[in-house]
Amino acid sequence: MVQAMLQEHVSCSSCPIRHRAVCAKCDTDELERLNAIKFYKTYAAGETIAYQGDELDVVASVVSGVATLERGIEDGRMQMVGLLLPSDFIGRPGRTILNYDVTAVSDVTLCSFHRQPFEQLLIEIPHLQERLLQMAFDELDAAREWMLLLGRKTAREKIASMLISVVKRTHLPEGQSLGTATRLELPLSREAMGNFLGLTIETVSRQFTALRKDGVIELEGKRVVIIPDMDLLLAESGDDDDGGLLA
Amino acid sequence: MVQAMLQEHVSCSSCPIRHRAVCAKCDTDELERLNAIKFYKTYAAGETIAYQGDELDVVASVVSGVATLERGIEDGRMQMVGLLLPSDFIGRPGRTILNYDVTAVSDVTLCSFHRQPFEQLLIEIPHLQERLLQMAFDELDAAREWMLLLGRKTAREKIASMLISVVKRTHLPEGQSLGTATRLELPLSREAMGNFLGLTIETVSRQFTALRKDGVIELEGKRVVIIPDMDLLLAESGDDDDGGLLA
DNA sequence: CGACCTATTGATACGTATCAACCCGAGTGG
DNA sequence: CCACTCGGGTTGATACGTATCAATAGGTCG
Repeated sequence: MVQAMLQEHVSCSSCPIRHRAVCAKCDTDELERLNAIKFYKTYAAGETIAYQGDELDVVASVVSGVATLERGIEDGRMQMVGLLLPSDFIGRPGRTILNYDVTAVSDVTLCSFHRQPFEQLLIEIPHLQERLLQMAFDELDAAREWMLLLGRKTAREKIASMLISVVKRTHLPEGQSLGTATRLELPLSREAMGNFLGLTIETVSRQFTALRKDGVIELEGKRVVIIPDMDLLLAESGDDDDGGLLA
Repeated sequence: MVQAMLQEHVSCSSCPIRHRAVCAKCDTDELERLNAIKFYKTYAAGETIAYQGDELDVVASVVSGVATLERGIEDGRMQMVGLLLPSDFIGRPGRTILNYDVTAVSDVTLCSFHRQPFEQLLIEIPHLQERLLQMAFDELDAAREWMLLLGRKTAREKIASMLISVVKRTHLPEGQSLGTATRLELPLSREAMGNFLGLTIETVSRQFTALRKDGVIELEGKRVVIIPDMDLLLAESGDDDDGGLLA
């Protein structure tokens, strides 16, 4: 197990997630108060950040990297219930017991706060609570979209939906890539994708090759996917329009 | 389609959901401000409260009855994504477009607010926003538990989990019924249960008879379930302990 | 009484899980 | 340097669970 490491403070104003994280609505003064209690922590790829059942006395924003929330049952079955990308929030005010494992999928940097002072600021800084409320509702919408996928979509639709979701969350901020081919690096292993989609690793693998054989995607190695025609992929997702945001 | 009806105002202090709804943390003064803008609306069983894609200019608390949130895709597949019992909240601040159908399963009474004045109060009354934040996180936890059910549980486990969840949400407020048999009235039709669990109506039916033949439950008519031994049912749910809350 | 809706039950098809073999690239150690 | 191992991924054969299609039963309402 790799040790968590502490990092030097970084100015909030130059923070890459400044405008999307829980602090997005804060003004300069408010930011300064958050800055006073924040501390960075990094985790290596594969490291477990916290376990199901742990008592957590910190909350945090993901600054860089990818982490997952997974819930498991004794016989080994696992279901991913959250995919955390930069700006996503870990933990919830008011509850200290964690309901799921939090795992660093790539190297991860967290901007952390001890629970008690953070909850104090939540009361004193309405902007902070407003943003957290927005983010909670966004996650709830994503979770519900995900429920539709888990409950009603076929394996092929699940894979297509996941690819679209990754494209939306990683490529949209920049420019639209409609018409032109999209190149995509998957942040997850086949196993993690299986846990994400409620499938086995073998089924995930088979669907990838099926989609490749049908010309919907191309594969470069195991982690890179090229989407020649986005509309083709959309048609495979089971979603009528662009309703699907996922995580 | 039955028409929605308006009801006379009722005092908040005698409201049955006073201490669990979004207003739970409000003091008398704050309650009065909410009271000034609230209005009741009732819907008959089976009536659709709002459709996927609608622009909603109200938010509301469920006062009595049961409603569902369902998301559908064009070919007819439906997935329930929320089960609304008294005190649950409908709508979200900041978004006006509805992502799912809201349907009254039984006769339903809503305590409604127009969006604009409600959002104003949300800013002016921290207690209101704090409670809404709590509720959003609770729903998020429930949605994630539900994702585990949808993605990884067998049909039998799904049925058992659902029954446990209904017991917890309807019987727990009163007294513990451990050891003694629990009698339970299902709020949902077989079809609604199917949409809840990501199953077909036939599979739901078969699992009910299977659980009955195995002595885990008894059936009285189609809507009443008797659970002679709660632990027996728990053992069928796939959850190790009591981790499952669902909606 | 017949029409209709919900639920049950049966026969069968199909999709995904399971079990197993194999491949490949990266470390590791002799 | 090469044999070995190990983890992640692919592919194949088969089993099993749930969906699908179809027929029937019971209840309610006109």
